[in-house]
Amino acid sequence: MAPVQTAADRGREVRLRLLGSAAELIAERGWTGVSTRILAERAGVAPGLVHYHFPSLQALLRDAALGMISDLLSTVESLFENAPTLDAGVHMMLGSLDAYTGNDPTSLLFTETYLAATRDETLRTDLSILITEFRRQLTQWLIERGATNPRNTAAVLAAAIDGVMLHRALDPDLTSSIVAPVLRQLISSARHRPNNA
Amino acid sequence: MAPVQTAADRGREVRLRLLGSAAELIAERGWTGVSTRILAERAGVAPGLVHYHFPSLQALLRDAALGMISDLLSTVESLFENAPTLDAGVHMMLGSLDAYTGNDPTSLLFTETYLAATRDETLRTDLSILITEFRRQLTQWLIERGATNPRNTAAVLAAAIDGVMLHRALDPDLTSSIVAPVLRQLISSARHRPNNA
DNA sequence: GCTATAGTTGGGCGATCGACCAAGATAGTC
DNA sequence: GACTATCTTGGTCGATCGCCCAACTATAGC
Repeated sequence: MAPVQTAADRGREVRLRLLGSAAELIAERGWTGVSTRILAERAGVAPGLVHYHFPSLQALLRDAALGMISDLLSTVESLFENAPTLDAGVHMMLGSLDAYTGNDPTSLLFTETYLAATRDETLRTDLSILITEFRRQLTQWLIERGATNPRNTAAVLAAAIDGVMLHRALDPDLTSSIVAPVLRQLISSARHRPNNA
Repeated sequence: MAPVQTAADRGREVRLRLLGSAAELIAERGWTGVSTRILAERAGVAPGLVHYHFPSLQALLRDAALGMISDLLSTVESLFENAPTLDAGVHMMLGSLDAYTGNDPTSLLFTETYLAATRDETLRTDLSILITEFRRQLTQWLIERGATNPRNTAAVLAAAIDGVMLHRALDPDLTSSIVAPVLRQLISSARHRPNNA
């Protein structure tokens, strides 16, 4: 017999619904454009539940954004970690990014969170930890495949990916088939040339 | 004798003060976090003036953001146009970007406008025109200095610069001394290698 | 059944929002 | 002075904001 849904189960589901709806709305309306009532309506719950399950709207938005970003970064990490060569890694990473048009919830949530972090110290600290860890993994991956200057290349590569996502919102033609060759040259040259910094 | 300030002169000054304050506040509070009253207070004018000089708050924010961006892009264009070589151009461009910490009004305004453009068709159209023109000039500059694959390189370069600005807000150590060598390799390799896409 | 505990409801608090407007102030024209 | 055009003021409108809470429901342990 199916397990009966307890009150605690329903509470957990409400929290998850609120977090998911918050991630959507941050992308749609901007970080400061999400209100408790609109959020509750999207999640299909009563308005009062927002401040029952979370200490504040800001805290809810933080949890929602950091959760999504953490998940996405883990996915991307596992993608390039399975790539045998530098070229294959870039190709795989960028190809997976083509799924994001720049106007999709994920891309926009990413950028909105970056901006919100400049106005929220708690968010800034937590987001820094996630990004630093991602760059560390990317650096390690570059080192294992013989790239020189891996730390700086990883930093610029991570920044370039975010920049491409941002620009793609305005220029949908900025697909991986355009970006990949350029970035591949960046990495390839890092491998073939000695450090020149 | 100094020219007496007419009513029209004062009106012009109020418009400029509102536009300047709007650019500041977009960076400080986010696009959707700027209100008519806060804006009027920052500009030192009565609240009612906002809707006298501009049809709506949105229109005011658009004008302010597009004006600032247009000015900045012109400045950057003139910078790299005077650079004789590819290396010198990247060095000059990135060096000038070090003035922006990523938490400064200009960088944040840029990104905020990108995001707002995904929610405002008028803004999206006008911003696209500015960005397209900038990329066209950058492409032309790359062509004149013998870079291969100049169009795609320009697109990625422009996106990478925005991405670096975004990341720098979280990681102030991401200075031009770190970014420049990596991007210079990108451009240099574009010059030395045949198209491999 | 009784009592904690957890979750939920809907409305209310003071504050702020974008937009609007009647009234007043100022400068230029006749 | 009379008239016009322009700008400015301070306040009001209905709507919405984040947050809070008394009342209510439903489950768990006894």
